[in-house]
Amino acid sequence: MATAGQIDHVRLKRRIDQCLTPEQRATLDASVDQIRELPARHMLVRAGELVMASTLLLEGTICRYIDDRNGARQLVALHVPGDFVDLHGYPLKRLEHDVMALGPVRVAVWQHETLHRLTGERPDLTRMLWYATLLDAAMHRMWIFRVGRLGAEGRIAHFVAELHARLQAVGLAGDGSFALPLKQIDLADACGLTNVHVNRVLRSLREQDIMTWRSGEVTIHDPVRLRRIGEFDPAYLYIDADCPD
Amino acid sequence: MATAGQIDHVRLKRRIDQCLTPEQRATLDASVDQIRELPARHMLVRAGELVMASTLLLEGTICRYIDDRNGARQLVALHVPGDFVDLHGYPLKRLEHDVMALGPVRVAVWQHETLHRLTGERPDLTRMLWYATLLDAAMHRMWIFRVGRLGAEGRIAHFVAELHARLQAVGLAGDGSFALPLKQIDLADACGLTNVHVNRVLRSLREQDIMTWRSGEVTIHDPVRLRRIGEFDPAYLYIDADCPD
DNA sequence: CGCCAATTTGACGAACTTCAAGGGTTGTGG
DNA sequence: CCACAACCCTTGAAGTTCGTCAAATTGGCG
Repeated sequence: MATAGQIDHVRLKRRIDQCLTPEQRATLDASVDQIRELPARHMLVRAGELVMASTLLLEGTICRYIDDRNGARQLVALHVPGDFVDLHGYPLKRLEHDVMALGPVRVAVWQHETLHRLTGERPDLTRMLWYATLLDAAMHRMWIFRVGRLGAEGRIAHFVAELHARLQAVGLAGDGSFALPLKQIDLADACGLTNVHVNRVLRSLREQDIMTWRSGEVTIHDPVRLRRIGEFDPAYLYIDADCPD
Repeated sequence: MATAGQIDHVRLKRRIDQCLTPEQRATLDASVDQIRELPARHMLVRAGELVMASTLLLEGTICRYIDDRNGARQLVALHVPGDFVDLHGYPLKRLEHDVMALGPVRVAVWQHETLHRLTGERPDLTRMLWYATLLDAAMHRMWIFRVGRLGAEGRIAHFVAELHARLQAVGLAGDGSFALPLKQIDLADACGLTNVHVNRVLRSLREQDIMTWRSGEVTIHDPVRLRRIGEFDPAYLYIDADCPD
């Protein structure tokens, strides 16, 4: 079993840390089974297979996606450091979609039997883990809205605004600029567009001096217009919200 | 407090019943605080407000939605009898979207303090409730796929196939025909389309002898083609899946 | 009947995809 | 260090899908 020290507290600000007491945090950390490094494109979960462990993302980017019959891909979630990944797999046992590392990643791993012991003993921690999965569900809902009701420009603006807010919340983005290691085609897969059209929209946003996207490095020039175009309101991220009891 | 008998066991097949022991089921039923009947268009939850209770839908249809700046609506979930509604509101405390009854509904209500007592005492029931919310999340993910990667015909076919499978699972749909009390505009709001285009697609599906949609009464003439057009695979509904431990 | 909401149809335009080709960047092996 | 390949980004032209606007028709209900 890994020691608590293996989760680097200096660099990692966990998404739900604000909700954990020091004791809860220590208990969670102490129960980590393993720290793993995985290469780019590594598949963490394949649809339909039994999931035996859940992870916390420490470094890198992980995505979840569903492919259609012709191989066109739809991302349904994107995880950044500090996110619990796959906690869904614990109660569900099997997932109906694939989970893949976009670049090289470092993760903390909890075996499900460990989680089962933990949730059997600690109702408070169970509610926190539950809460973490519900944050994902809230993001899912906004993604439905994004692809269902926004045009291409709005979808991209909303996506970038979301990732900016989430990375800021864990200390990985400054005010104007941050790393988002995705290809344009990944952005297209996230927004329900083609890579060709994404490219055109990015050019337009650049020419309007709203934002610049260059090989995974994003610079927001005009956050106000970006949020307006994307109709972005960060409330659904629950970043400064009340915690569960 | 309501008695267990108030939840009509003859007519209601709950979505997660297969996963509950008789004792668990009785415990849940016994802790119901109230049974309520609500009129059509009643708002169960408004975005941003404190949620104090969660419900199980006994009769009727409930939807969740997010409106854009111009009032265009995107449904992000649709609940049928047997679904827990709003369980998300228990750990989250506030929701970021609205929840509304589409027609008149009957619901069982648990106050959050009741749920808190229950989840404090019964890790097994907590995991079941958690599981129920993760079924919602899995549906959310498929809705992202649906609006992100399918054309209008595919979206509608997928939506109808999903509702058919879910209503069948709780005994509310036969093989070919079932009630789905939505207007065409609700279907449009669910699929990220306009009501005009939905109308055209429904006509096309009717003319192809695939399905008929008439004022909330759906008849599926060719389930095989319907599923193929919608690329529908019911695995994500977890209808006969393993239950959490 | 007469009213109101929902559905239906047509014409037109905008948004996005598809297909095709060229240019840039990065990594790799000689 | 250069050459080459693979991948990604960029741009153009043409076609399809879907939205918008407007109007007619249907159906339920007092």
